[in-house]
Amino acid sequence: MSTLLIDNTPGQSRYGKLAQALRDRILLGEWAPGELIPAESTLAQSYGVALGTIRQALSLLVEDGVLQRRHGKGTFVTKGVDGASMMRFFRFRGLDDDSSTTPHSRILTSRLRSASVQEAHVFGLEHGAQVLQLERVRSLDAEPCLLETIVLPLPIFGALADSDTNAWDDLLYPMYQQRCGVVIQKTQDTLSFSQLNATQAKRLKLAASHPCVLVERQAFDMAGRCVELRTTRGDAYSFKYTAQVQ
Amino acid sequence: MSTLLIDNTPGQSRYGKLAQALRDRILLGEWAPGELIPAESTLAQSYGVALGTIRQALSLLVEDGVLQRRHGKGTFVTKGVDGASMMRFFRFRGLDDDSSTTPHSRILTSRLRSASVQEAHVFGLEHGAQVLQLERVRSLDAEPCLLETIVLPLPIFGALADSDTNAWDDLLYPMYQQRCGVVIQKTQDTLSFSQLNATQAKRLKLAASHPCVLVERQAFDMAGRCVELRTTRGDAYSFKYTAQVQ
DNA sequence: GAGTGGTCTAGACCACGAC
DNA sequence: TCGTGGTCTAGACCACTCT
Repeated sequence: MSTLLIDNTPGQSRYGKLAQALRDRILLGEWAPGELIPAESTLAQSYGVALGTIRQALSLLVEDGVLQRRHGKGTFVTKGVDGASMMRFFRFRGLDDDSSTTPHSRILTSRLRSASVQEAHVFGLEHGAQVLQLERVRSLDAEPCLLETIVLPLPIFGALADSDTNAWDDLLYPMYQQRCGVVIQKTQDTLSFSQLNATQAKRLKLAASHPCVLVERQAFDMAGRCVELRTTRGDAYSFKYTAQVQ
Repeated sequence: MSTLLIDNTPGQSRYGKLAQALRDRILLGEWAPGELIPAESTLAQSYGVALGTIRQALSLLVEDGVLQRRHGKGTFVTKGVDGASMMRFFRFRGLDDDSSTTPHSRILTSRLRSASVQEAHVFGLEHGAQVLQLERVRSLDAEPCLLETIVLPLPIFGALADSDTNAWDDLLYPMYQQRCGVVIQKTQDTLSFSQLNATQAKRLKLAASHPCVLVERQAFDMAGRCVELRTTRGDAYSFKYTAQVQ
């Protein structure tokens, strides 16, 4: 039982304020990712609102991906996206369609530097704040297939700056969660076309100026803050992506 | 007032069936695009359901983009059922972000031929059945930007085979609906990378072997049958597509 | 002021999942 | 069988738009 009451008519709808209140409680860690929150009827009673109102509030959070409903079981806090796999954009070398295979990761470089103006803006950092920049190559069957540059805001990912990159996992998002308490909740990928420069081509064992597909990703945590910028390059001839409408 | 009644519990929810019924009435042209449909209270009364139920039905259609609500004014049928514009995959020549601009279409060739094995299969046609193959170029500000090859199963699109291609509209899907009664309900686009051959390059005013993005589309009608195969080519350097996860 | 969609209530019953 | 979310009802009042 909480002390929260929802007054009725300042500027926002009641279910809007309820959604914000519940979002805050989730972000404060009252319920962990994957955990069950109280039943709708319980919430309605404890907030003193009708069932329909709390349902509208929960629907907002479900739309945002913060919550997931399961008929007959309850409402859960969303677990972070492990996947959002880059592999969904590519089909490498006549493999099985099993896109669930995770490419092996090798960190090439790791360094601290000052954030660019654009980075400071998207991360919401002060001018001149520090970021951690990583470069890594990802391989399938020992064949390099993706080249990635990853930029992380330092205050949040300080724990990673001091750790041994050789001990890092192939998947970063679960590692972010374990080591830094950061849950990646949404990603946005923008795809475009480019060509590899000499260094990039060498690392992917391709010719210089070879055509590539560029994936520019912004990853967001549960609070909706951008906490990772990632640029991925892969052979354009391996690019294959399917999009459905309706 | 219509004769439509919604029985209460076969296999689907009441609002689901209401949504389907309303969608059918829209697709049959009972209300034109941009037109106002009856008020929620009126619809609720004429279908004999509660207001909340009709609101759920309308919400489904709003999500689908079939309807648009405007507080204080009413509910409108969405204009410009262009549906799945190819332009969402490209950003041509530093234009305004207004991706709603429709490129002009010019039909280059139109001919009847026998369906390939693969085409017969996806269309569900007999071996050796006829298809209509079109080639067209699409332009923005008189600059060619997309080259398309379109294959249509003849029995359904017979009306188009005999008509003057110069009188065709820029948007095919509304025309399919008007002239052939075919409503495109779902599309699936597969993107990959390629290069233009000499003929294609000439039509797009680009150099031979210029890199291009290939969009292979299957379009499905309300019954879920594939009724169009379309291959679209556009300058790879104009390719830009954004995908979100959760 | 009249008509529209938006919010909210307090109930009822149904469908699903686990025990 | 019980607790969960999903559907549905019949009202009420509010906020927006037009005339």
